[in-house]
Amino acid sequence: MGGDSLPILVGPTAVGKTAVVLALAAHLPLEVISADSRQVYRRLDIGTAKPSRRERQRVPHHGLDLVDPGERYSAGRFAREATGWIEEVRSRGRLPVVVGGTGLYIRALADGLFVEPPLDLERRRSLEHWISGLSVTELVRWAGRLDPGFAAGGRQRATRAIEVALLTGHPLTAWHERASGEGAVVPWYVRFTAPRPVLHQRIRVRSEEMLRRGLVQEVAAVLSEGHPPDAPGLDGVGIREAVEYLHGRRSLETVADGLAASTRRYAKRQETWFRHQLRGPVFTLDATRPVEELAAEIAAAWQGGRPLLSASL
RNA sequence: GGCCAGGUAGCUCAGUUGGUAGAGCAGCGGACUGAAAAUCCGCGUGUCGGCGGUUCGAUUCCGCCCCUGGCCA
Repeated sequence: MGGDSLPILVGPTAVGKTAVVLALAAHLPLEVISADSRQVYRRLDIGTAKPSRRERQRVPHHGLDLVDPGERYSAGRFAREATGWIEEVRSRGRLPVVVGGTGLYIRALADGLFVEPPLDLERRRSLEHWISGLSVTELVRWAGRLDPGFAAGGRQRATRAIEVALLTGHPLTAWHERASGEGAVVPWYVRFTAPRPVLHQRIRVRSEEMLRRGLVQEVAAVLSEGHPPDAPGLDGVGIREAVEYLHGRRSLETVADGLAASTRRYAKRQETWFRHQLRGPVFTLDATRPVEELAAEIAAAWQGGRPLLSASL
């Protein structure tokens, strides 16, 4: 079972995960398993900060460009597919390294989700239609009635609680209690963090760069394929702002600031998740240190039996 | 130089008929089981531009000064 262990590199957006992984590839024969809920969308490359073609040539990546912007991906699907990629990489004698910022996807892989029974598509559709006509207040009240354990959340989480309760016959929290809590892999977490001002600075620089490289044009191209503005792939940090601009609801001058601001808020949520939600040994590293140094330290720790330098921070 | 309008939270502003003040945004903390870059919850002390005066008490009224913008010279 210990042989199932693998490194999982996490940290907020723009903290510098990609650079460290590329450096780490000089020490270990690795392939990246991307745990990123937005980089799965094809043709949204700038807006999701995908690694470049060149970077992907140097280090093979799995988990990118899986679906069209109109399709919905999911944490469960990620866990299943990632398990496959991991086995495949191992079968070639190489080391899979999970890298990403989507906490739920990592949890799905490392801790497992409850096993959801197949849901009737027809019933799901009609329920979704019914739900779309209700206010958030009504949804939350309904979710609380169907699932006494339903604690917090707005439209999205209330909707999920209602769907599960109605379509499976059991409340979501009951499923959670019954779940095995076993994931497909044994995680060895490497968590990158950086002082907030540094992170904010990196986000500012990267936001401007994304616009310079044509974020707005990229989003316009995807919209021109006929996707609605609320298509799954378009519901992301920065992309939203571009959509707003393209629909005349925002001026071009405010796109850069809006993009940076929502990225900051996102990075903050990620920091909170990784600070509290990881279950397993966590090796915390200050991402402001030199990339080579970080890579060497991670490689040494991995090869030396992964001392559990579980830090505070 | 004169007149007018302003100077209140990091930003934009509200307000106090005199009892030391609060919204939005930003920021910070937290939650998180198949839409998660989502979806939610919580957090507001700041010489109320400065110095004097009136007053039991001034951010509020009065005077002077400083700064910003506009108009007139």
